Amino acid sequence: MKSQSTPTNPSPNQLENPPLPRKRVTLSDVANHVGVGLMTVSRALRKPEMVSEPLRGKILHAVDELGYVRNRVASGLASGTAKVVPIIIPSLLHSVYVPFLQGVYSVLAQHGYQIILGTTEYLVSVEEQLVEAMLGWYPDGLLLSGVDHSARTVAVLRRARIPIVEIMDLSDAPMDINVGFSHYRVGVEAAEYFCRKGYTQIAYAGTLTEIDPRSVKCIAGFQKTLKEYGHRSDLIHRSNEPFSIALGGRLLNDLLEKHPTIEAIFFGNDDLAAGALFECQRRGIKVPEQLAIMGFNDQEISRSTIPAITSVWTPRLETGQLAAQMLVEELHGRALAARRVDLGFKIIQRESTNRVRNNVHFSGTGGGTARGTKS
Amino acid sequence: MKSQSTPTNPSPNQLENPPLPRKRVTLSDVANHVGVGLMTVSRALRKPEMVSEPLRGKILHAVDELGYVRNRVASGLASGTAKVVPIIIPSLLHSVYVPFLQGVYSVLAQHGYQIILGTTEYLVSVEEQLVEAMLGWYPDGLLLSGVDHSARTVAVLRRARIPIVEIMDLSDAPMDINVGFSHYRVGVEAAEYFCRKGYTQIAYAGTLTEIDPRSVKCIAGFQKTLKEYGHRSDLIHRSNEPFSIALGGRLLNDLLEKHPTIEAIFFGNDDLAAGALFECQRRGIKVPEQLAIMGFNDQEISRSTIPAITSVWTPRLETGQLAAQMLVEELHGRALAARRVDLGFKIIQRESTNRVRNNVHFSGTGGGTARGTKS
DNA sequence: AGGAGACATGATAGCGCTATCTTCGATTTT
DNA sequence: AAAATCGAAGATAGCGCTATCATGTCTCCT
Repeated sequence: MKSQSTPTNPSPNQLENPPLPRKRVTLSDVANHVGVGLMTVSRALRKPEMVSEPLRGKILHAVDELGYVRNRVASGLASGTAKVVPIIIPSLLHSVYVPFLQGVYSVLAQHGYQIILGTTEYLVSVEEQLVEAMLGWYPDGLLLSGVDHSARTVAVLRRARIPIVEIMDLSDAPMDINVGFSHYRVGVEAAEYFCRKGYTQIAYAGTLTEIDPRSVKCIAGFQKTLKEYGHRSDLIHRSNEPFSIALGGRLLNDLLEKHPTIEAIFFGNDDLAAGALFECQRRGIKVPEQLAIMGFNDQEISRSTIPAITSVWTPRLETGQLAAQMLVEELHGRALAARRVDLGFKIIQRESTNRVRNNVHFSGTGGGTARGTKS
Repeated sequence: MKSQSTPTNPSPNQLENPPLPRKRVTLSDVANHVGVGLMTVSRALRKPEMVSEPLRGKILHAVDELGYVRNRVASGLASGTAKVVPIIIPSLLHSVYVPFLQGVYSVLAQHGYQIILGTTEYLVSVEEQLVEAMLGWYPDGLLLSGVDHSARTVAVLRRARIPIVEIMDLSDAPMDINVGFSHYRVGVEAAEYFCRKGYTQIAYAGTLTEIDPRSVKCIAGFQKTLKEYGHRSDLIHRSNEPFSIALGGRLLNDLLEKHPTIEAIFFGNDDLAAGALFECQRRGIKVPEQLAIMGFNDQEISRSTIPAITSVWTPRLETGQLAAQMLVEELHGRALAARRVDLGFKIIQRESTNRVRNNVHFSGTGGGTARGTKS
């Protein structure tokens, strides 16, 4: 505090800070620029009708001019909700899960929610971590795949006191909201389908059957039904490689090698079924005359092969959309008609299971069983 | 302020709030519970080595007991970064873009970043909105698809002063970091491939060719090369429907109807190529003897059909991973060896373009040109 | 023994916004 | 014309955390 404003110093750099390290533009920057209080700016942006016309115009103009972007983090803190919804799916590598994501995204994005993505790679431990991490965003709701979670996950979610939506599979005792279809019933109806057609040597071939609870349930329904019909139910072939067309061919070969008398195979996914079909073509096995093939998920490939492959259509996109819609309703405080919705599935019959030669109708013409129970 | 604490009121409901609406557990709840300052708890969670062993133990225990979850929103506000990285892709409906997302997700998740997802549906206007909305998270970086953006998008991004990564296509003048491969070169090399094999009636069939700048560039390279070889370059067939196997068949039919002399077709995606192949089988057109077919993106289906389809392998997963890795490096302040990386592509020759009967080698055996320029 | 560090912990000031309450003037009512 | 009413704008207090500085030990060295 001694030498007062040393005038000996000749540097006139009072204006040497033109390249000022431009900071973030904040609400009050805009407010100052227009000459109003910052609340007015905040209102003009969120509830325009509460601000007089002329002011609003000036404010919006200033926002544009200064390039102001509302800080959603600060906004989230202040308002207690960041409008964030996590969605946790098993994997992005398997195309089957993407439509769920797409459905959820399309609806939530429209309502201004930000989705944050997590994949478990089928590991409950990862799911557990993800859930905890995502709860740190203090999300408005949370979407989970499947209905089988670790006790800790369930406990943590309950404590969060937010709407939880379990999608894909159905549970008898859902945590909260539940949308999807019963994988167990798929197994049952696939088996019934073959049984009714008179097949007796009926097999299942799939992947990740150990770690994916949905496969487990599907197989359970499949086996139970075969037993009820008095057929053998041990023709279950598993692999732990990821789904792929090529794998379908290998599964087929393995299965036929061990059990050459097999008449019909239900595959855990359409790509497997298609791979098996291609392999049949290579080996000269006639489909459906010598072997019937059914896929799962009704992906486009099953519609396009020659012969086209019978498959189980599943409401993937629809599940995602409805789940998101229900969540939005709930968040807006509107009562839900049902908290558990069975969107059903449908067996789409095509040539690959039509013993009697009949190479007609491509798209979902027939024989399917529709389900749509709501509870 | 008149009647002081009306003792006439007999209601003894001083304790009527036992079902207290449990609030969020905060840092200071934990701190109070342990009997320390809240900074100590904050440190114990983020920089454990700065807190003494015994205290740390007690704190972690209390965290667990109370079910404390760090509020990332508050944390983000206070620290100025929420560890968030948006990624904007064209669409989730088309499976081609998912591997990019998967690559990015896997790397960023590992580094504790939260990705937030946006899809443009090929509309620059949507991209513009998305970018602005996402900037509201004050992200650490931002990943964009393609290199063609509106002027406003570019301006807004520049002002954000964060690392931007453009993926998929390459630009001569990237905004910042750029990883991918040249779609123009794909067009060039696909055309060269056919020309060298002696084809002269060479067509292109694709989708979204108007609105997807990558298709546009690919076609440009394709046409230019055909012209250089002295062949006609007007056999370009477009559709605006989304990619699908079925569409491939229709494109094929349209093309053959107008130009029955076509010898070779380059399809904008593998599913189209597969659909065309299936249609050829239906119509009795022999592939490759009567018609050569090449796909794009080397998806699994092209490996599995009979004959297998020649396709252009593209580094989708790799691009996503590298882009994310480079972003992480940049964010950690480490210098990048290159800010623009060409990951190349590769023509995988299979039977669908082998005029001389030769049904051998499945996976990437031959003829391909590898590229890997880095700049 | 005395002071410089080194280390562990606490106190405090925001980050940028929204909820809420207050103020102020203009309009309406009788 | 005075009181009641209403709409528009401002002032203020946090939201839950982190950065930073201040404090208070406990060594370690000369």
